[in-house]
Amino acid sequence: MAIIVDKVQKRKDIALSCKELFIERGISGLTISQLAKSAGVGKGTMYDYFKNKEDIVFEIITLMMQEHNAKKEKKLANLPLAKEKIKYFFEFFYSEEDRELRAIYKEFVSISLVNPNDEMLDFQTACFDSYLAWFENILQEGIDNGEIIPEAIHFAKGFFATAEGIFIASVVTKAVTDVKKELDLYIDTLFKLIEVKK
Amino acid sequence: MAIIVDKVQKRKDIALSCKELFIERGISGLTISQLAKSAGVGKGTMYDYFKNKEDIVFEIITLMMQEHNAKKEKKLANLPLAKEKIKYFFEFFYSEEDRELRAIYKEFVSISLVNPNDEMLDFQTACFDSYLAWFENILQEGIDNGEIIPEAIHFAKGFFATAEGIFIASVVTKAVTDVKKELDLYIDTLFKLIEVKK
DNA sequence: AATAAATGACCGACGGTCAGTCATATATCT
DNA sequence: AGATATATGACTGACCGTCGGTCATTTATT
Repeated sequence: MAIIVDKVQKRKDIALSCKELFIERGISGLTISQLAKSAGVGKGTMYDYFKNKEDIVFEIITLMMQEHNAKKEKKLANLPLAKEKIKYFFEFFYSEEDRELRAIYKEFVSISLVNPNDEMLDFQTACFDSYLAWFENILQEGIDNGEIIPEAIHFAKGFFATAEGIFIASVVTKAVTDVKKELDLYIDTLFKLIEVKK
Repeated sequence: MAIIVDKVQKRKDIALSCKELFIERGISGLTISQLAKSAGVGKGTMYDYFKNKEDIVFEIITLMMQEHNAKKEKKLANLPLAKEKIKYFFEFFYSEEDRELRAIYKEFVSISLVNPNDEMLDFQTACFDSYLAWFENILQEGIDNGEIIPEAIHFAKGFFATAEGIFIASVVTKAVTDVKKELDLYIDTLFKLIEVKK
């Protein structure tokens, strides 16, 4: 036969070696040739592993999100209160630690808005469903603990949507400069209403 | 000497004559040459009135939003309850009537996410500030009327962000298919908490 | 020899520019 | 007043450079 490379692994390797460039310059500021050079392969090779430039971003966000979710899930288990868990979840949208992931995420949302690609849609759907399940679990636990009222379960979708909306606003407007402050205000106000009085 | 055209008006005319094409095919499915042909002018002329393709979308969204806001503002005044006003406002995100505006808006958000252009940022900021003021007025009126509790004022930013977040999710995932249902559930649940019991 | 992998020259399409053309308002002359 | 010249903004499409994407060829391995 001939050399057999692990196509899946090589796709990951190439994507990750382009990560920094994407964070620095964004998808529209990069050419396939530059990315290929940065990855140390020929331009044609890029097309053996990716459909197009967007597909590279897709691989990067997939890998980073997997890692990010695993880390979050672990730490979430150690927080006792629903309110704390939700605030911890929202750190994604402003923490220094996740700045690079946000930069890629922003590009990916932009691509998804304009390019209704099935694979990306499925990925976004899986992410959304998974986060929704997290919120439902967090809220249900809080309800079972007697921390918050049963109606609070209906806010599960709203939480993620609100945070995403404020994040988008922080990128496309000058009206939201302190994402943490906005999210904290929102959570604090809402929890005053859904917390069980003791 | 020479003919003097109203540059501002012609910019509007050209942009509007491209509107249908943008709604049908989206920015990435169009070339400047196609747009120029559709507008009945030469390619070079397009660059006399627009910086690039994105700038055409910017002009279209500006014009459509102006009209849309004027219409909304008028009708909002006739609704008595804060809850009704907010639901009416949210119709933008799902009504058949605003489908075309949403299509352009989606393109514009995508552009704004990736292309931090000052003019667009200012426009988005003005929109956001204006909507925020609307929500604050609606809520303040509701508070003054005794319809809702004073703490509700803190949700002003949250309302817009939530609706935007759910809209984005409806575009980039399969997880949100009925935007109206989601928004209604959110508003109804929240209003049960902020409505003054009689 | 057979086969998989890698490559970069090549192609077509597109965004953006610019030298040249056109149309008309104004100035000048008879 | 009418004819003619001229100045200039509006407009154009051929042209250029760049980039995404392809494919014939080369290289590496068994």
